[in-house]
Amino acid sequence: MPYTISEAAARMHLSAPTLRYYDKEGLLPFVDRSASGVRVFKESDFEWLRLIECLKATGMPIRDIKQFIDWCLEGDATLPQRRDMFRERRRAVLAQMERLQATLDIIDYKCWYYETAAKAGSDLPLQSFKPEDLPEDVRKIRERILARCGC
Amino acid sequence: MPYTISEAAARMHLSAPTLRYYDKEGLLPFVDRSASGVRVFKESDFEWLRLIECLKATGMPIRDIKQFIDWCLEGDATLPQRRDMFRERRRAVLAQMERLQATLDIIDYKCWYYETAAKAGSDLPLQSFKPEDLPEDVRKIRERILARCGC
DNA sequence: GCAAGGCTTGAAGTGAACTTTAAGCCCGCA
DNA sequence: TGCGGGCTTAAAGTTCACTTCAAGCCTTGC
Repeated sequence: MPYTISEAAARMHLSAPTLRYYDKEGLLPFVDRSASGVRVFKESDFEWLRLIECLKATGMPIRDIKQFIDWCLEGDATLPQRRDMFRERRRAVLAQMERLQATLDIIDYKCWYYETAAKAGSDLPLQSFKPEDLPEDVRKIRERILARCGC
Repeated sequence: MPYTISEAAARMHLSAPTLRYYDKEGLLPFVDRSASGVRVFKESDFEWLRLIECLKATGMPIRDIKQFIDWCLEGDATLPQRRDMFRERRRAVLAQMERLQATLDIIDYKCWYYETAAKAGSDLPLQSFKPEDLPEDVRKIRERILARCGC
């Protein structure tokens, strides 16, 4: 049940110094210490670590994650702040997903472009390609790309 | 048709120093200069800038984007490398999308959790919640979360 | 003709998130 | 009893992607 910092780090695919850094930044106030000052990670600490990992994945800076942890320690009075924070995180993630979809369309188009060009040994023929000559699926991608940038 | 560096930056929602930085890093070898050494951006340069923006959005570091630009300058011989690069970028974007979907599930769950807790003024009742008591949609999210971490 | 404003460069500074180093403590084992 | 290994800390170093600064060059308007 109890884990040393190295074991906890391995389980979270992090380094021990990273966990120490998070602790120093105030992200891990819930981690217990042994009599001699050694960090002892318990099962429930991994819930917190997974949540921190999740918030980091939304692009949240350490400073703001600390704010959230602090709110958790303050108790029920900060429930509205925490609710608002997650609503805001939700918006941020949805925005990132849209951005990533737009990026994927361009990458997909380029994949087709370079697959075709590499097969032909040159991309000159592609320069004079007309939209009508594109394969159906590539044309669709191209249309989405053009629709987005408003050209 | 021609743009100064500040105009080009404004159009790309970047700063002029950022464009100079990109140029210094070798990302903009295609940008022309006036007789007195002033950068002059033409329409086709924005295609390049949009592509650089796209590659950055995939999480690609500047160094690797420069590699791609260099390949472009080298001509047809590097078409396979460029094709492979975009295939690899595609994999990276799909992985990011999956990661973001997993993150969104956790955030959605937390949104429900804190909306419920904030309404109740406390999150204690939620601690003893049974999965059966969850609303249908929240239960679905919860199941996806659990399925992912393999618990 | 000259001052203002925008361009140029190289170099130094910034902030975020670690990572590495150095010095020291504690525990288990031969 | 002493040695090795893993823990502790504070502090310094690293990387990335800019950003800011300083000094100077063009061009344009009064």
